[in-house]
Amino acid sequence: MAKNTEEDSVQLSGKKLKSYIAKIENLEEQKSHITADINDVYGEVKSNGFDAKVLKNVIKLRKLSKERRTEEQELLDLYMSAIGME
Amino acid sequence: MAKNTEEDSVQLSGKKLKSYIAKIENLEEQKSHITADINDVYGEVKSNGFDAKVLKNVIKLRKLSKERRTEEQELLDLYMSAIGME
Amino acid sequence: MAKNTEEDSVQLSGKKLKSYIAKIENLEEQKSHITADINDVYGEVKSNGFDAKVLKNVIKLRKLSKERRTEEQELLDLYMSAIGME
Amino acid sequence: MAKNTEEDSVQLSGKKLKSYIAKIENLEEQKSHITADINDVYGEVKSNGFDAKVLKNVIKLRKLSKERRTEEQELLDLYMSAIGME
DNA sequence: TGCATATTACACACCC
DNA sequence: GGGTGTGTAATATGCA
Repeated sequence: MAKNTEEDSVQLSGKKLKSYIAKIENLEEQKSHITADINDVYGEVKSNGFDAKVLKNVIKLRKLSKERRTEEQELLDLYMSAIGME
Repeated sequence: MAKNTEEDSVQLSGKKLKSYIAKIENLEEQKSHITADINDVYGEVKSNGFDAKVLKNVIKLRKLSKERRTEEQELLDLYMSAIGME
Repeated sequence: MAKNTEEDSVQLSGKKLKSYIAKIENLEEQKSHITADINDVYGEVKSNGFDAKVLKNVIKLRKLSKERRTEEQELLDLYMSAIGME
Repeated sequence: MAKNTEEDSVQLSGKKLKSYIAKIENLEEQKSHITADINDVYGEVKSNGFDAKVLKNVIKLRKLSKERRTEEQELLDLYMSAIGME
C-alpha cells in the first residue's frame, strides 16, 4: 500500500536524522571538552608565570611551518606530475 | 654562582615550555580529528540524500535552545537564591 | 532649539553614512574589476595552451616561500622571548 | 634544426609564464591594498561611533538589490527579444 | 553538479 | 566592560 510505504519512508528518514544529530552533537561535545582542556593548560601556563600569548604564537607558527612543509611537498608533487615526471 | 642559577632557570623554563607545547599540540590534534569526524558525518548525511546545510541549522538551533534553557534555569536559581530559597 | 539640533545630527549621520557607503562600494567595485582582470589573465594562459591550475600553484608557492622566509626568524624570536631571553 | 626550435619554444614559454606571473602577482597585490583600504574605512566608521557590522549588512543588501534589478532587467530584455521587440 | 578553494562573517578571548 | 584581534565557521566562487 502506497500510504504505508510513504509513512515508513518518513519514519526511516526521521530515525536516520535523529541518529545523525546524536552523533554530531556527541562529537561537538567532545570537541568542547578538548577546547576547555586547552584553555586549562593555558591557564596553568599563566599561573606559572609564562606569557600565554607568546606561547600561543609559538604553537601557531609551529603549526604553520608544518602545514607549509606539507603543502610545499604536495605542490612539488603536483608540478612533477604536471610536467610528466610522475 | 649567579650564572649557573640563571642557566638552570632558563633550562627549566625551556623544559616546562616544551611540556606545555606538547600537551597543547596533542589536544589540538585530537580536536582536529573530531572536526574531521564531524565532517565525515555530514558527508554521510549528504550521500544519503539529506541536506547537510539544513541539518547544520537544526543542530545550531537545538544548541541555542539548550543555552536558552540553561540561562532561564540560572535566572530561576538566582531568584530562588535572592528570596532565600536556595 | 533641541529639535533642530537633533535633526541636524540625524542629517549629519546620514550624510556620513552615505559617504562611507559610497567609498566602500567604490572600493569593492575596483576590487571586483581586479578579480576579473586576474581571471582574464588565467583565461589568456589557458588559451595559450598553458595549465592554469599549475600556474596558480606556482604563484601560491611563491607566496608561501615569501611568507615563510620571516617565519622561522619570528619563531626563534618567540622562543627566546618565551624563556625570558629577549 | 629541431633542437633549436625546441629550445626556442621552451624559452618562449618561460618568458610568457614569467610575464603571466608578474601580471597576476601585481594584480593580487593591488587587490590586497584595496582590501586593506576597505578595512580602513570600516575602522573609520567604527571610530566615528557607527556600527560597522550593520553598515556591512546595508552594503550587502544594496548589492543584492542591484543584482536582483539586473536580473529583472535581463529577464525583461529576454521577453522583449522573445516577442521581437529587441 | 559536486568538490575544492577563497573570501567573508561570526564568536570568542584578551587587553585596556 | 568595550574594543580589538584572532581563530573558526559559513558562504560564494570557480573548476572538473
